Amino acid sequence: MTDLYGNLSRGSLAKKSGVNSETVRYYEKIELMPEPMRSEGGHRVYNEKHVRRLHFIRRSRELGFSLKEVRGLLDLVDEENFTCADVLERTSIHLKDVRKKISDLKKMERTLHKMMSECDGALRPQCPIIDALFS
Amino acid sequence: MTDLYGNLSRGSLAKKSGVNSETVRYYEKIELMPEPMRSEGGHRVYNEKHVRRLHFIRRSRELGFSLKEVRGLLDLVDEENFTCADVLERTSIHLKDVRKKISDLKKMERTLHKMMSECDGALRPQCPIIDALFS
DNA sequence: CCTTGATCCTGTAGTTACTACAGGTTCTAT
DNA sequence: ATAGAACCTGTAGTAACTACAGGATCAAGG
Repeated sequence: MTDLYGNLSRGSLAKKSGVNSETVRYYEKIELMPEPMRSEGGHRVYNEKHVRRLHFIRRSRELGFSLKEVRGLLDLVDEENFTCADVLERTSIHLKDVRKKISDLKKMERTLHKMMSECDGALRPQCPIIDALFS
Repeated sequence: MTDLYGNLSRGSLAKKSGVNSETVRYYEKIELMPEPMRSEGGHRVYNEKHVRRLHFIRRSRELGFSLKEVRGLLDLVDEENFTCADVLERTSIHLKDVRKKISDLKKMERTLHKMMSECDGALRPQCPIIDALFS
């Protein structure tokens, strides 16, 4: 549904923003997305503002921000009294988080790789990987 | 509780294996850990076998294996008819997974870093990071 | 105008891997 | 004997969705 005024159904909004349509409903429930207008029959009717906001959420999620963080960012934007410094700080905290995750995963990677290199993949029930996990 | 036969209470087992004591109960519920003996009063009584198994689980979790994967590995071990090749394959699948996560996070890291470098952290409500998230 | 199939509505349950109670019992040490 | 730590059970909460069931509405074709 996309009429000449640019009104969108939930499905259309979802598709346009690259988000699952059930997720749209979920974001409304947790008050991340505002309640939209309704059609006579009770169907949600969205507009370009919703598209913009939902897109923002998707992009933020793709960059690893939690919904709580996204909410924080959106609050800043909504209140219109934010500064670049605010945003920079939040982003920098998140980046630190991402880097921590990378380093944790790299540690796992190294260990797994090492364990694998000690295993010859033979067909007997004695495996250095299992041994390593037990010790 | 650690008597002269090496019997352990849930708390002692937890401490010895580096796992939260509630988690021990959880693992039992999902049948990752076997039901232990009970004392007269109904308290769980563990032994060295439990310590070994729980330790295996913890190590596997630290290496990023899901509980489902851990269950798979433990099944192999329990059945005693596994081969090194089995284990190697599972580990290699998991390693691939870990590497995918790393590369996803690195992508996030680059984007976040780039966005931040375009933001001067000024004290005005106009931020290239926010702009980037909206576009 | 009528029908049909797609989409929508609501509320709820399931997913992962735990963690944290509440309200009561047992254990251990003094 | 008693105090307080640790245990018992079952249940609810966390994050971020996703997937129904059972019914209503919408849009398009005839």
